[in-house]
Amino acid sequence: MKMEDVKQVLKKHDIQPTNQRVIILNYLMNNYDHPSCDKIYDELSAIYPIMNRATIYNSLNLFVEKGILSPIYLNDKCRYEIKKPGHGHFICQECQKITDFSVNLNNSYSLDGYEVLNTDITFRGICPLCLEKKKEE
Amino acid sequence: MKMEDVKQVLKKHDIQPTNQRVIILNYLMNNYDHPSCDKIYDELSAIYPIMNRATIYNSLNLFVEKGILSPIYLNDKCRYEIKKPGHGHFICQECQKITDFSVNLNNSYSLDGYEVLNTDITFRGICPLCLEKKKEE
DNA sequence: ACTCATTTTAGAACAATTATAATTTTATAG
DNA sequence: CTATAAAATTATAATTGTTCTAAAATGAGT
Repeated sequence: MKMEDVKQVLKKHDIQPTNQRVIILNYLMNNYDHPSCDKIYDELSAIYPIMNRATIYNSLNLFVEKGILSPIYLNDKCRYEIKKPGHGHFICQECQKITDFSVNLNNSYSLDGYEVLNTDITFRGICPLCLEKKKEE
Repeated sequence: MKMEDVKQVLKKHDIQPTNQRVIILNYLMNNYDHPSCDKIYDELSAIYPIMNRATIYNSLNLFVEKGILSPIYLNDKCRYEIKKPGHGHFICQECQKITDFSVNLNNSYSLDGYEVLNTDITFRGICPLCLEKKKEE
């Protein structure tokens, strides 16, 4: 995905495509790691010295509000991914790695009267790599 | 549930049933509100002056670790409930109220190699009360 | 180019949670 | 029933993720 395309995505969501926002969204569209604001800051500020923490927080909040990103709330810090339906997350308690897996909720779950805006299916446990490490000990 | 029963629950989970722990767990077993540490502190310290914030954090973390409680991670503070399977949460974006609803995940979700320790299904949106309020405006 | 609204920035402020070190409570052995 | 050691609680400081504030910079529309 080219920078010009990222701009189009921003415009389509009624967001002014400023330099910083394009850089941040571009990073997220090419990163499937569910990064935290911290990680985004570290990686981007190494490349673009003109990048402030507050700007990243502002942008991430805006993108979530406008429906481009989904936040993933953990015990410590929030992490982000491009919003797309049909998947859930496995979060490893040991290494904090987040893995996507496909899922479809066909049931309606009798939530009459509630306006459901997004759904979130999260499994927690230990990932294969960490299980292996534990065995070795 | 009597205090004596709460003690038994703690013992069954290999936790020393100290006064504070019994008081905290008793509170949670009679409260279906998914309270935050803050709320637990406010309510309990009004009744029992001998109640420290750190103690409540310590106890909640211990209870989660030992499998008595489930944490519910929100954007700001963590909230807690007695762990029991077969339900998900609806979280209202306006008033932050958490509502339980029953759910059963029968699929296995192809997570071979992962050790899944708990599952969490959360819907977010607007609850009926807040929808009503918004209409009035 | 000029004006006004919007963004970005640096830094302070804030709030939830954890760490520290001293004191108190609890469990255990004599 | 004491003496002793281990564990829990406490007050307080420290840490950390995030938001706020006010000033400077950028961008859009005339």
